[in-house]
Amino acid sequence: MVTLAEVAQHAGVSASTVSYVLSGKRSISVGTRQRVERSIQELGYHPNAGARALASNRSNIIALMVPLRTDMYVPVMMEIAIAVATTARTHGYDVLLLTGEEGPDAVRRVTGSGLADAMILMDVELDDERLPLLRGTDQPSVLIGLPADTSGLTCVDLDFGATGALCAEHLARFGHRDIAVIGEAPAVYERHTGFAERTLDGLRSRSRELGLRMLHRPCEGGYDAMAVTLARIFDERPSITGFVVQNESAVEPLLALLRQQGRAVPEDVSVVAICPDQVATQASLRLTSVAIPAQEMGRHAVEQLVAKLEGRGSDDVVLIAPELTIRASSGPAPATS
Amino acid sequence: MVTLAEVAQHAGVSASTVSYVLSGKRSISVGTRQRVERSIQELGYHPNAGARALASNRSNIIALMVPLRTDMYVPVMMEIAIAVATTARTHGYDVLLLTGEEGPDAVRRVTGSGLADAMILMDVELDDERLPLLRGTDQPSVLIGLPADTSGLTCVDLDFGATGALCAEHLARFGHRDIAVIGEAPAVYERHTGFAERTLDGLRSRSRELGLRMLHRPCEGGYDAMAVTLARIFDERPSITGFVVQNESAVEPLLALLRQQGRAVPEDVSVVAICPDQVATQASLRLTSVAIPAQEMGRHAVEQLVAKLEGRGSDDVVLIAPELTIRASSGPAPATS
DNA sequence: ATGAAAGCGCTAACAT
DNA sequence: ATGTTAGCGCTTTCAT
Repeated sequence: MVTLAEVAQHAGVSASTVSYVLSGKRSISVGTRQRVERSIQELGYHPNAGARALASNRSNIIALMVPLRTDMYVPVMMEIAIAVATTARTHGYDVLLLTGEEGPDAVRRVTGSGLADAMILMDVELDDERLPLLRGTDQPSVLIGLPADTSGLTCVDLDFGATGALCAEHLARFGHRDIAVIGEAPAVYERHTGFAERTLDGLRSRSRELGLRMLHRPCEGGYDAMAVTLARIFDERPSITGFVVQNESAVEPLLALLRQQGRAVPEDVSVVAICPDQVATQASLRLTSVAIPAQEMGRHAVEQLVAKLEGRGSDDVVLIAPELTIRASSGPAPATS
Repeated sequence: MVTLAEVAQHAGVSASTVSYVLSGKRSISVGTRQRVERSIQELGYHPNAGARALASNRSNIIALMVPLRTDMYVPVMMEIAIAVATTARTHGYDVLLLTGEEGPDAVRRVTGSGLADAMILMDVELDDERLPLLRGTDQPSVLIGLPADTSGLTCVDLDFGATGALCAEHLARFGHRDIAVIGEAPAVYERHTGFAERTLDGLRSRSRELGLRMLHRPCEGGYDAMAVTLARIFDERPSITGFVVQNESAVEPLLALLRQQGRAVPEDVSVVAICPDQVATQASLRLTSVAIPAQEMGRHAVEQLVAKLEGRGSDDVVLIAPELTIRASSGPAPATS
């Protein structure tokens, strides 16, 4: 293993000079710098991570805690994780992958050992048990998702309230007066992850303002559950002409069932989905949708964190503005019979 | 920050004693051990990762390199990653998440800096440019996937050859004589990831042995591509009664199209999928399938790696035996008209 | 069964 | 603009 000292000797300078060439924290004459850089090249030197961490008290590692459960929005999580990893690299950080499994202990372990300089938590619950720990430490952190109490925390999330409002507006603008919201599985609401409720709030209040009638039904994914839910919806409100779906695994079943019932999309019924663009564009019908901006969320989270690590941070809630893309699944409400 | 020295002082022993209590590399009297453990508890001590890595020359970190492209088998990748992370933890290791983006440089960086003790590479290509580096270093590594030349490497993968054979056998046993294989997107074959070809080889050779006629067509995901492909297949071989699908995003379109054409599954046509169980059980029809054992692959990879790290390793190729689960999408071939 | 002490490779004062 | 040096917190000989 090549050490700093060996590079220094090879270049005919002192160890600290090599260190300063690497860190740029001191001005170095051009000649010296070049000789050092050449030696680094020739010897194939890589700074030892452990030694660096010990001496500088910084590991240049960001911990990313992903939920253990892989039942929801998996591609989104993966996309966020990858965005976090690539963005972190552009700032000189590596990413440590922690699963939710260890729970709060993982936070203690990572914080206490100096393994990571900072952490990003995904899938934060409204009253997450890890939050007190985060507040109690001076280790910077960013949450992806919004807990009930955000005081003293930095959070990044899609503005789900605005997302709901946007969906209602879109359908209202097309003349729909009566809409149904197909939500996440009941378990998601019970888990109090927050985003589902916030979407609903946005939908409700804007619907009220626009004079829309709205019905909400949670729904497990899959065909059978969707069939039951849909039947109930049309039973209760035959006049419904617009759907908002916030459940990846209900999207395709919904489309199939509508087709099967002879309801044409978008002529008879309009559908707006809240899902990743990939799902919206690969469905059997190109869906009008509000995208879940996974990459952007990951990127923002890292950038907030790096800002904090460099002392220019702020305790802030960053809500990403939703964007609705009109595709083939929504159109004017049918003329009232 | 609490240090080893502080714990030692608090417990009234020397630093080395505390270290040995922690590592268990020396026998300690019960009394001393208890006092030390108590001090550790009371002070909330966590060993400093950097110092430990520097002194012991081991970071207790495993690097996991995931492919950057998120277009294929994303949930599988995520599941593998999570299985790797949780299994690693049970052996005392943490996981560093690297994206394929950095390419071979990442291997150099991690190896050179001692950031990780070992690495796992996912989505290995037949002639992967990272392989020479791995062979040239003494850092243990395990590949998930099978390159063309496995000499000197440890690999873990599903036995895709046997998987193909199993699918052919299953359909033959049900009396099918004429089958079609709907494969991955052409790009996957061009990328030479290997698994697709190996599946095909297994299908072909067992089909020959069993007297099955077989047709293979690569297929992009989505409805439109599937519609074109399916039409061509039935044009060329109207007598086909069995399908093998190895493309997550073609599964649902295939089922929808068959339904639409009035071909009942499994009465008229049987379908066998090669996909994660989750996909097979959540499709519009519960699919007979060979599972992609993501968790098992992740777990195996880590266990191979840990074995190597502890000096009881072997340069081996571990092929996981495929398992076919019969569900509702396959049955006896229809009587010949 | 326990202690003392020498590093591990680097950073960052403190010098000049 | 560069060199000298004292740690960072731990592991691990070498002693006893």
